[in-house]
Amino acid sequence: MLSERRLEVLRAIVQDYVGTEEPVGSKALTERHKLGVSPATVRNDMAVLEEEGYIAQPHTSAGRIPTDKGYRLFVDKLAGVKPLSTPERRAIQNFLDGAVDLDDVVGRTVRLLAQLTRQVAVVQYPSLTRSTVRHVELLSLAPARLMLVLITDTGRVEQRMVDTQTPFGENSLADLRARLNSRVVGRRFTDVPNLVQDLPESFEIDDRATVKAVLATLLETLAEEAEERLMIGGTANLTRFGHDFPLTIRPVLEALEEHVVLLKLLGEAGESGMAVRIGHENAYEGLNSTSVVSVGYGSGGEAVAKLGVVGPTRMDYPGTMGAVRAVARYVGQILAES
Amino acid sequence: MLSERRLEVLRAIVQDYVGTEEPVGSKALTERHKLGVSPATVRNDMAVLEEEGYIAQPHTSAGRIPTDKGYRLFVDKLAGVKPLSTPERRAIQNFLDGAVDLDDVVGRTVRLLAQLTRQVAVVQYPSLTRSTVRHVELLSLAPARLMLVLITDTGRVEQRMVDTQTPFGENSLADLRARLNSRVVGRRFTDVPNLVQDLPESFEIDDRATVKAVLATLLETLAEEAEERLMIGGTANLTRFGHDFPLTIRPVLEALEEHVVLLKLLGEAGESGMAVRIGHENAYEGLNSTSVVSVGYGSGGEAVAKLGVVGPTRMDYPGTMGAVRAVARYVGQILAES
DNA sequence: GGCTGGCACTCTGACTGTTCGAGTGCCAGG
DNA sequence: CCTGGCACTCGAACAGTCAGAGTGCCAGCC
Repeated sequence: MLSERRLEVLRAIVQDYVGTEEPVGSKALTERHKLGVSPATVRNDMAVLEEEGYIAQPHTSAGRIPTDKGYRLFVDKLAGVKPLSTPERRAIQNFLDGAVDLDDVVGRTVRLLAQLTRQVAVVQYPSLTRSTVRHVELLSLAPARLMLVLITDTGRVEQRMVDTQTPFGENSLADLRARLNSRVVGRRFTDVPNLVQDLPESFEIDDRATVKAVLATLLETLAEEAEERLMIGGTANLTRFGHDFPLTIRPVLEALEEHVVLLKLLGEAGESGMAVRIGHENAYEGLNSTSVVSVGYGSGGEAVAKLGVVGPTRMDYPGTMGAVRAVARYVGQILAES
Repeated sequence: MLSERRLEVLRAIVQDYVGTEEPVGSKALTERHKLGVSPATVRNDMAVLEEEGYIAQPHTSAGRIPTDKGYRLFVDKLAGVKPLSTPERRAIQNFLDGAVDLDDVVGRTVRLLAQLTRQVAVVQYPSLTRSTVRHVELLSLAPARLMLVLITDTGRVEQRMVDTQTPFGENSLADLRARLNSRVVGRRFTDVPNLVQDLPESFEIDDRATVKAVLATLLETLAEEAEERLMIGGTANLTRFGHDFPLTIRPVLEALEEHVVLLKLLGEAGESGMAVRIGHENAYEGLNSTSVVSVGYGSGGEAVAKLGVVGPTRMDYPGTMGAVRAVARYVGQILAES
């Protein structure tokens, strides 16, 4: 176990490096932080920290920079979550309150998060699989063509065409609409398949094929939408990433376009609380020099989706975590209200 | 007017510079192109071209590079549109054919365009203002809460909540739904306001407030959606932009997040045919070192939206224009089919 | 008149050598 | 166990040099 002072030295190194972007030396450390010891002592401590793998030298006779392991220790033991200031909170609330629909909520959230953290923000749309059904609507667009519209409790709307073999009367349609809704409204998506299984049997023989087609489309929509959607913002902040630009930034941009990768990444962030993945802890190679801070958000006590930011490993963890947490809370509130 | 040969020299300069990304000198030109004259002659021609403002030297004793004006001449007079190869066409069609809904069409299009041109692709969602109404649906979610769903002929769906003062019976709802649809289905969005103006009067006094609220929301949806949506892809291609990276790329990333700016940019591209905006021709400052190639696409003969790519002024114009045009055509087809 | 080869000139980029300063590791003494 | 001192190392910055590419111009040639 590292002594108290050595942890303090590590904390100071992380803070200074995050601030200056430059390797930090023993002398500068003692000047900027009241460690109460001389540079020489700090040097000894640094030697130990380096041996343990918490910090590293880019080259001999340069200052030290934290390693991924160092950041990890910093995040776990040394840093708290920095709460936002009251004006900041108020600004968040005002900004989010103006949203008119779900797209707008997500859009505003992503911009807000990007601006607040000055990093790349990623917001997952509230997931269909965990949501409940608010309403299912069936419309007859043409004699043998129906439109199925699915509305979720988070305000999301999905629609699909259903082409039928035979025409389907308005009465049958109203009947199906009513029965379908009575079974699934308020239920979770995952429960829907079981709930509608026996529905075709209660219809006239002639209509069964159509009913089955509608149900199939409904279930298909659920399945397809299990691949969830994302919104991304603040990519311009990537330019503040580092000096060795093109090499660092390219894989990150690529990763950001691979929504599947990002979703997996967000998904890994455990169910409860905030997750911080530092550098090589990210399974996806392109993000090995970035950190991802993510957290779930939701309308009730339960998380329906995740959001987070992607930034350089050299980031202000307490501030970022504070912003991410605060935004997630407010978005949850907004969703609950609507 | 420039002589035939000087135009040829300009063409050669553009082609070489696009290929190599390096200023091109007189000697290299004569070696790579069969101009039939000596480097000295080419030098004289280059001096003229420079005087006229078509090419420039980054610094004395370097080769020449085309100016925006030079590219403009190249695009207008010297370059054709390079058609895609048959396999490429087939690939486009196959890729787009797999799309399941409008989001998917747009998503696939943007990826396709980015991949084909190796640049940043921008695709506008089919516009509501030019579309027609396929259906308007009204659902009662709670006693004093309705949901309005608008479905367009391009497959787009928008929904809004309508909170009403007084409860609204199922009969009245069905009545309103029927009358509303009979008036607006198949009509253009811009015509809707006039078509529904007198609708409230034909309802019971008690229901008029609600009807008005519904109509207001409907019109509001149209107005709001006049600010249209975009999808963007291929931002990783920005890394191939140039050497002086951070400076060039930052404003471009910022511009790409400003959807309003992009929409305006696409909008400027005249109604008919393909538009190419080169460097400073772009009104938006951040894109002064990029070119935008855009074209309208649509299901019928009429364009319902635009798509295009953003790339360095030093781009392969014939190839890019070919790809953009081809993709626009196929997307139009797909939309017409669905 | 227009094209060409030759020539002198200029400028950049790469390379080298040097210096300066920051930072380290180690050691002896408190 | 901490501290001051010291020798050492290494990289960043700077200046100087050099080669190469490219130009502009001029006189001669077709």
